Amino acid sequence: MTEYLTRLNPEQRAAVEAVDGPLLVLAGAGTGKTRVLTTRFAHILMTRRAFPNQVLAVTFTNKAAKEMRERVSSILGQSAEGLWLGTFHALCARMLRRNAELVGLSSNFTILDTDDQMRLLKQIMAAANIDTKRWTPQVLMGAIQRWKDRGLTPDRVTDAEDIDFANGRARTLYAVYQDRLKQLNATDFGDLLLHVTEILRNNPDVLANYHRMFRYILVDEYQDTNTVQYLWLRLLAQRPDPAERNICCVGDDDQSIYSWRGAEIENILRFEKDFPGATIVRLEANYRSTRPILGAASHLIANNAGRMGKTLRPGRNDAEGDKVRVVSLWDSEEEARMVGERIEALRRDGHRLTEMAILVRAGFQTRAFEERLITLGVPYRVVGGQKFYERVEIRDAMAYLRVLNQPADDLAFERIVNTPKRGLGDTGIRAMHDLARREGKPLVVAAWRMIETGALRPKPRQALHELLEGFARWRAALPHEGHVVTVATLLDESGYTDMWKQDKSPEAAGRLENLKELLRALGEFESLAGFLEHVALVMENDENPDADRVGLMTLHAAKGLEFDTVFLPGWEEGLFPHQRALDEGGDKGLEEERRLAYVGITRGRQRVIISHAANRRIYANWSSAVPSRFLDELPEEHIQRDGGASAHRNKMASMPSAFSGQFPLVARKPRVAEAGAWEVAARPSRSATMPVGQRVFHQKFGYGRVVAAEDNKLDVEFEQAGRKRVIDSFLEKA
DNA sequence: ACCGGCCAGATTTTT
DNA sequence: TCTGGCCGGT
Repeated sequence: MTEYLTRLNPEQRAAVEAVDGPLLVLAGAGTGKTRVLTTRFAHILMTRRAFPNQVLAVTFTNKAAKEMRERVSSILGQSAEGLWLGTFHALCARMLRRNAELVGLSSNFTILDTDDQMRLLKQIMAAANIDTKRWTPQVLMGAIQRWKDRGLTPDRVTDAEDIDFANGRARTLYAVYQDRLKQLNATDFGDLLLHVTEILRNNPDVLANYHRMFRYILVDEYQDTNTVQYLWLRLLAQRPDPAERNICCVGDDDQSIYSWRGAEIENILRFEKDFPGATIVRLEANYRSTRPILGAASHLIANNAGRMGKTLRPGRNDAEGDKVRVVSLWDSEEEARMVGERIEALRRDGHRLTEMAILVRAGFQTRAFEERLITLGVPYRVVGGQKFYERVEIRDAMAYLRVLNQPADDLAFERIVNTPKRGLGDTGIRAMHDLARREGKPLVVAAWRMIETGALRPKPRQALHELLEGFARWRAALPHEGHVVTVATLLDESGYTDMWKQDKSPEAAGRLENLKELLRALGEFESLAGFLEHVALVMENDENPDADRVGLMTLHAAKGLEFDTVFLPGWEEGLFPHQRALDEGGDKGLEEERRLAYVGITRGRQRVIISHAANRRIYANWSSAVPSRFLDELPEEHIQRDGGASAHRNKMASMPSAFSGQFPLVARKPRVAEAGAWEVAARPSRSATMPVGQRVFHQKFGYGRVVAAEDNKLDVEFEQAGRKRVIDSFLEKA
């Protein structure tokens, strides 16, 4: 029965078996954190300490939640449905739906996306006559988010926490924003946590109920919790009997990389004070990486102050391996070439592409690698980037669904009222707004009123009337026709699909495809409301993860993942550590960048290849770059430094001393130098192998036809992606 | 209501 | 260099 325990090492086992009382598990990278968490969950159930619904298990990502769910159910040998297992946001949404009325919402409230939040805030600022040039909505949005991250409702924001905005009106605007959300029966992301925390604070009976319910609490990635999340956890964990405060937090202070999103590394550093008598278990045996990789990572992170302290040691007998390579290159193009070559070489040796990843500091860096991989014909996958549910057509369709689900959803209604065009412009919508505000009614009600009173010209009036009647009809059809059929009808009858059918742009076909995909996804849910909730909280759709592709992503996106081979390009001052992190965060910022570097290195199992380029194009012009200080913080014994491809040795020799391989002589400048003196040889122009009219294929843009050619640059009209200018070598004849 | 031109801004973004 | 947001003209 306790067979699952024998698969653990002593420290892991200690973490699993210390079930009673508060426990902090400091889990270094690759030390079996997830295994401990899931085994502990299962252990609690197997030893009958609690029923499945009496355990609260919290993660940050949907992915982590899914993984935990799968692993728990595999240990238990049964499905893990109905558990309180999920992301902070998903769990809070669930709690809030149970008690929405306590914060003035009804349980079918809408969760707004950032787009909606922004529009709402702009409206509020416009109504308050604020000069949005001088005081941007982005800044206010940021402040509101930070306040919410810290558990501050408008009345709790003190002078010290106020920002300089619109002559001290930020707090008032925040209050107005919250009122509007309430009127709209909507919340933003931050509200999910904020409202629930507020409910738990103000309603002892509700809190007591949860105290009775949740006998055990498990928290993943504790180092990333922000203040509201911390407050929420603490409220739930502080059960009346101190002996029953069974909260287990797992985390790694060295992997805290989200302070800019409100994460408080203090939460983990302070755990023992918050929960007196807490046990602390350190997981330090790393089963993932080779000795040199661990040595490099440990040596680097040792430069940070204020750590909980923890040393990774190889947990495998076969931990010997290649040294971590540091490659110096001439420019970012050569860097991309080097990475491409190594990927090809590994591939020839039988390594799978899914076991390789290129981890960059900033999104724009992916482009150079994408282009290179396309020329080489190496399949890749960009993790992150634009998400399915962020596309216009999906957002529009979702807005229709939201209105169907909740007529009072003004933001959604406003989005679709003139999409497709119904002849309602700014003026019409403003009139509708004014009327709605005067009467304190939702926009839909105002819209009906305007039709009745004849305040509109005949054309918009008729179109609007049709739309509103449509909604009444679709809503009536919903119960007996089912949500999938009803939504399909809605998209047709509202004219939305027609709008794209008549659109001659090359993207239109793809958009219609996406709408079909949306319907398919909708079919997987039992109800419209369930689907809307899912989309609001999840926002992802993973396409065939089986395909063998190189991963291309930011360091942030790579957290929690691991690969045999990891490329870490762009280790240059100003880029990594990023200049802005240094400017805004000072030493704290630098330390977080260093943790990011630590996260990057520890993603690798067998091979880590770090690189930096002496020249990098930033926007328009080339500028020279100083190697990152992190390169100097790597231990020589585990590092092998080398130049780029041999073909470039000559160039290397003529480089300034900043680039002589060890670069100790150059004083480091705080900023990337603006020099840009070196000309880079132009790519040799090819003969016109792709004549105008040639049908071509591009890995990223798909099929298209060449419409113009100039040297090796071709203008191609792509069927899906539209007209693009591309280099001929990125194309294949089709 | 819609289109084209001009200007600022261009890290990271689990939900 | 490329993009998105805003303004002014049709």
